[in-house]
Amino acid sequence: MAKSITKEKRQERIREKISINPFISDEQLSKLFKVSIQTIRLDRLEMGIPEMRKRVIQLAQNASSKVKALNKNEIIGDLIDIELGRSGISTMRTTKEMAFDKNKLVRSHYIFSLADSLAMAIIDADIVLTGTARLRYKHPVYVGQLLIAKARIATKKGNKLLVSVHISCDHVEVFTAKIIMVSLDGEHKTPDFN
Amino acid sequence: MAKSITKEKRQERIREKISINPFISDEQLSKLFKVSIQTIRLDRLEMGIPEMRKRVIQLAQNASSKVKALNKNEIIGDLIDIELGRSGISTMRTTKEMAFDKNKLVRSHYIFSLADSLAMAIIDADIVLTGTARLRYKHPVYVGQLLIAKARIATKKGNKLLVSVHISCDHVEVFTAKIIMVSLDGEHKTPDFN
DNA sequence: CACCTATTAATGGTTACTATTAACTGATAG
DNA sequence: CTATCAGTTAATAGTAACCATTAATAGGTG
Repeated sequence: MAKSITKEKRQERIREKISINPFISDEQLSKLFKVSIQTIRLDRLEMGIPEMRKRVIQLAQNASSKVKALNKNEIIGDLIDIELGRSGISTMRTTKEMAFDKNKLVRSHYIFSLADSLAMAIIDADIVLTGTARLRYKHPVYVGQLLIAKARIATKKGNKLLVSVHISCDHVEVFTAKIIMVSLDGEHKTPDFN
Repeated sequence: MAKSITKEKRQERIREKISINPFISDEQLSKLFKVSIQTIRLDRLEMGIPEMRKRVIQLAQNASSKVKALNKNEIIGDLIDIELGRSGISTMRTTKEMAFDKNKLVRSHYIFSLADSLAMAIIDADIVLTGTARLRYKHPVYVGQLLIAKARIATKKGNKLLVSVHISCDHVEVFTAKIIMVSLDGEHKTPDFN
């Protein structure tokens, strides 16, 4: 059997090739592996890999839906309970996109985002800006963990509101924040930051 | 002229349709606008819009490159100067993806991300975690503005470092932060948060 | 040698086009 | 009233990149 490689190995390598470059056509693959185009097609059939065009369409589709989802994310995390003007609860499942590749530690600004978004969400005003904040990262968060954020408006003074946010994970508090938000309702659109 | 619509208007609407749903074929368009498929093709030709397959390929390609770019973003913003263990400067051009749709105000956590990433970057340690932070948003930031962040390590105490970050935009300070970072070098991998 | 797997070939059909030439239709200008 | 022109449609030929089916062939094994 002086044949270059076995069917099995070829199929493995075809799968690899396609995952790296989904735009490759059967013809290109056939040249690459020095087999006929029919063999490539049989291989794809056996492996249940769709033709190039369909692969590309799939790619484009879930890519565009991802972009939309990203834009939609005005509120980071999922609001699960809200009492407008008082308090709210939201959750977020941490994903590998939020973490450092090497140690799977969720990057701190994603945690802040969850807190900040929730704080904004519970305030009953057209425009809300973050003024100042005190953050406390108490424990590291890893990929895959579910974060639960609870926020409560503590005090109000004019257009300034103090919101306290607590984020926990498996009943352990991993983050707390006190955020002063500035609301800009209707008439005076120029922010007052003093 | 009892004709439904003019050529010009049809072309406008074709352009719209395609931008909303790039996966639409000429045949579907021809049915939608009740003209022949040839007319649609002439229209595309005149407007320089490529055929559906090429549109989809383009979509898939720049979508996949975007995903890669997003993953690459371990450091948010562009590091332009760094003196490891002392200070650093980075910049970030704010984009519409970072802002609220309605008022073009850049969301606060993007600004924090810039500060936090820079603070991490200048610390000379394997693992760096954010401990506590005080943030001060001094002026709102709008889409398209270029932010310049400057960070400096102020004090060191054991594995804790105080980093101060100042972000400005058109020579106006828009944000300041004092961040206490915790470094975990080599031996003791369990974070010490006390 | 018969058999079997893997491979290749052959044929016909599909979608979604490009490119070109030609015919048609309705309105306008001379 | 007819020639002309824009806009539209039709017709034809060709392309890439496939699917689906049947058949032939090549190589190795029991």
